[in-house]
Amino acid sequence: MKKETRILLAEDDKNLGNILKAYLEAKGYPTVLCPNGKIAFETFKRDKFDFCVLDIMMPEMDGFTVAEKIRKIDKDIPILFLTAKGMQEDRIHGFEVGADDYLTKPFSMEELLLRIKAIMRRSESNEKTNTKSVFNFGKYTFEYNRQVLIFNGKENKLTSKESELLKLLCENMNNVLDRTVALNKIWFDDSYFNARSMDVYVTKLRKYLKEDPNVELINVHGVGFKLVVTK
Amino acid sequence: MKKETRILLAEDDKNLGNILKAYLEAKGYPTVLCPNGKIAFETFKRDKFDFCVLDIMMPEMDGFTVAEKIRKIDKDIPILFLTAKGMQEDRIHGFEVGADDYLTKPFSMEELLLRIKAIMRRSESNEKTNTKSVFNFGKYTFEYNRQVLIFNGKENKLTSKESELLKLLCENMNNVLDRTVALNKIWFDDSYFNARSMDVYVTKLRKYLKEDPNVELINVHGVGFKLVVTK
DNA sequence: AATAACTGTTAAGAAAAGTTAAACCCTGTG
DNA sequence: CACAGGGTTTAACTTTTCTTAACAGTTATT
Repeated sequence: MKKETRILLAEDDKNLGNILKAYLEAKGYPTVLCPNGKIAFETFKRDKFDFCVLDIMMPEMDGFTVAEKIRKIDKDIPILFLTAKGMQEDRIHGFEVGADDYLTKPFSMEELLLRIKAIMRRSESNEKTNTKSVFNFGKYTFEYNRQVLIFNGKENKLTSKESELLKLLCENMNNVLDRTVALNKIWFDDSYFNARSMDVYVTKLRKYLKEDPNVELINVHGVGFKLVVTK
Repeated sequence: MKKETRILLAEDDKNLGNILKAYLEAKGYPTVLCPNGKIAFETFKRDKFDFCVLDIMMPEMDGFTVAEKIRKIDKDIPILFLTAKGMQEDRIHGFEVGADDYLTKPFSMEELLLRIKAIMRRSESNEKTNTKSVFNFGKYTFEYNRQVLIFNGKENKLTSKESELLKLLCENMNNVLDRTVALNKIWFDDSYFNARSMDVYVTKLRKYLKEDPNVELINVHGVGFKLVVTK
């Protein structure tokens, strides 16, 4: 069972605020909209939230001040600032009060959602800190968090499953990646169909990786797969 | 006793640079801030560092160039790039110098710290992975990692079990490989059927190895097998 | 020489993996 | 709300790998 993520949204622009609130709630995030910083902080104290989205320029109390006060109560809650474009200093000041991310107006709602998701992921499992995000092997460069595989300066978009699998293989480069381990980490369940699904992804990765003969994705029967890089 | 991680930080934005330096030092990482690439490289040559954080766009010398020069001196030191958002081609060409990670501005300091920790953890654990895996005997070359047996430049793919067995035989070249030892290492169980299975693999290996008369796989009755290489 | 344990070899059968394509399932869009 | 497109899973079929069986030949032992 996963717990709900409740969002505190502070935004004085009624129009934008309502749109964001509607969008976030449609995506499954109960959202409370506050028209200024002061009310936002009062609301924060009264209710329980899991995430804060704060506009910086607001009447009564600006976003930074709200963030500082919130930080004194909860020093772990993720805070994302909404900032007008072209305000570098905002960014710097924001880091000092412990911002987790920034979004410069104008932005798409989808982008906001992605950031929120990313931050939640990050903050709820500190196990993910193990992830190195750039791997160089053979003639390839793999950027895990952009999900691209680069060969000869040519970018190839990867899907998330492809990326997850390739990342695990890279982390175990020249060593066997155990089937079961991979299945549990990526599919959270070691079952027949997931195993077959993984085999499909192995085939896909092999197609991407066949440009460089020094890179091989070989099978170790009954055990798993190994990304072999020679030279 | 754990050794200190000293960070070389190259960032031309004084404001940002100082904040990062202050933050990193507060977190226990002595940091030297350099205002441009040229000074960064000079500093690197003079001092001893364990980690590099390089802004890409800097006066005098950009981050990529610094990284290249640093790589010539130390090819293992972790390098993390700071990049302004929306510079695609810089990314593409940048990671071929062997970067370990990158962060797109704006980023949170927490995130930077997490990445640094992750990379350090990784490079510590990743220093002991190399097992010798290429065996030359007679006219054969056996690459265990790739599971191939090469004769006359012709590659012959081996199965996992064939490779495991041949590896043990190679490691005991001209010495007897004990049946029981091999069975326990490869099949994890010394039983009748596994023993018979192993005999089947001995037959297979003999077929592969019959091209060179100086290589023989002989049986030592009741004890095991021996890979005999004359000359 | 007879017997029993051990080894050599080949083939059949079962399990795992390779591959391709269709089905399914979201999510964004009109 | 239907539709399209992309990503993922399921299905179907093929090939490879490993084990087991069957039978033949060897070696040690009495």
